[in-house]
Amino acid sequence: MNDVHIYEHDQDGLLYDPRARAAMGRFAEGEADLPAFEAAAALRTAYHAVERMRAHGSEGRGVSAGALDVLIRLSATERGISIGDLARAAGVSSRNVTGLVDTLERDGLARRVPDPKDRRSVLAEITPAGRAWVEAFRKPSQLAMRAMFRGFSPEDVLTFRDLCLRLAANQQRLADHLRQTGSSRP
Amino acid sequence: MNDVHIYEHDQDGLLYDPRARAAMGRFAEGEADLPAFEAAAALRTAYHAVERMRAHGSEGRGVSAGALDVLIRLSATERGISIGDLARAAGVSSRNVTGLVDTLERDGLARRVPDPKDRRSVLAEITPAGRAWVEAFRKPSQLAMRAMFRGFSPEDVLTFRDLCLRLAANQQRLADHLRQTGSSRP
DNA sequence: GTTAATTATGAATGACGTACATATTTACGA
DNA sequence: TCGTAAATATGTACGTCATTCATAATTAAC
Repeated sequence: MNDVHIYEHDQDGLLYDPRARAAMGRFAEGEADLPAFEAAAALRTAYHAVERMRAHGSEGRGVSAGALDVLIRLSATERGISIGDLARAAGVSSRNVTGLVDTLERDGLARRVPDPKDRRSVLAEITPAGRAWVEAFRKPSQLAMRAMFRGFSPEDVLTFRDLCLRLAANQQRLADHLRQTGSSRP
Repeated sequence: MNDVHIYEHDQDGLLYDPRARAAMGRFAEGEADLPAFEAAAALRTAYHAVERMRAHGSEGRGVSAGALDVLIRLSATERGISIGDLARAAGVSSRNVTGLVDTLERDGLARRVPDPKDRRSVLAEITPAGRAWVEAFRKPSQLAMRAMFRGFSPEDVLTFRDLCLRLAANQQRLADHLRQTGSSRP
């Protein structure tokens, strides 16, 4: 991969991406909106960074990002979780979760069991092999996390989480609003 | 889509995702590492939120996230940008950019011109139709950005950008280090 | 007890991103 | 200067993520 990001420090000492600023500068047009565009671009960059990290960490272990997300949720419970609940928790379509559980099942890390309470529903359940996988993944994952957040104060980490979720909540609100006014789908 | 995120407020007043915390809690094992895992999960959520937003904004316009990124960079310059430079600026593989430029070219929003200085290189250049597209996209995009960052103070936006880029820089450093020590590829 | 909503999944689609191989061209060093 | 190494874009192949639409099975509602 050819990836040579060079960031610089603002007069405030805050990091920014000169190339992104140059690209967005003309587009944002008003100086007032430029920081938001820069922040959105930075979010995209950061996401790819952790994805690359995660891909490296689970390299050769054959579990991808989405599947890992499901597996960790499964590892937190004794009884299984239904496909629909997993989808709602992760914020993706249930069809997507079906596929992720497929791959986990193919790898022997999870299994499907019928829901005794609802015969339409299927519970995904972690297997002993899945628990072993999670256990083996835990330590390197912790180390990777610490490396990723090196230089972050505890408050920085909490602030980062808060800002991310506020973004997500805004989008959520907006999508609900658009759905009600029926701007996109009547 | 079935997506009902419910976040709650910490005792500090900061947002967190109870489901993510429950899932990560057992995995992180040490209380010290839990916030980092929560932050990483929140980043993933936020990324999906803006992607969904972007998808809605450019709905029916036939330009996807990656292609939009390239197009905006092209719109910021008079002369073209080489595939390799675009790849380095966006932090993705050059092969990927080749595909993105393919779709932009197919839609008539960009074109390829030979680089007069280097006959191996190909410059991607925005077309008048591409400029018109960007122009039409500008206004709704600004509105969407403002909606996404509603409730953010100017400092919040800058802080968010800084934290994202610090994450990316850490990953960059880490990847370089791993490449040198040859842990993954000798 | 018939109709409507929910649940998971099959089928099809598309975007994203990677690795590997290759042809062309440039750069460099003996 | 000649020959080897590096860079550039792209063809081929692959895998993942995520979506929509349709469908069968089951539950809920009236």
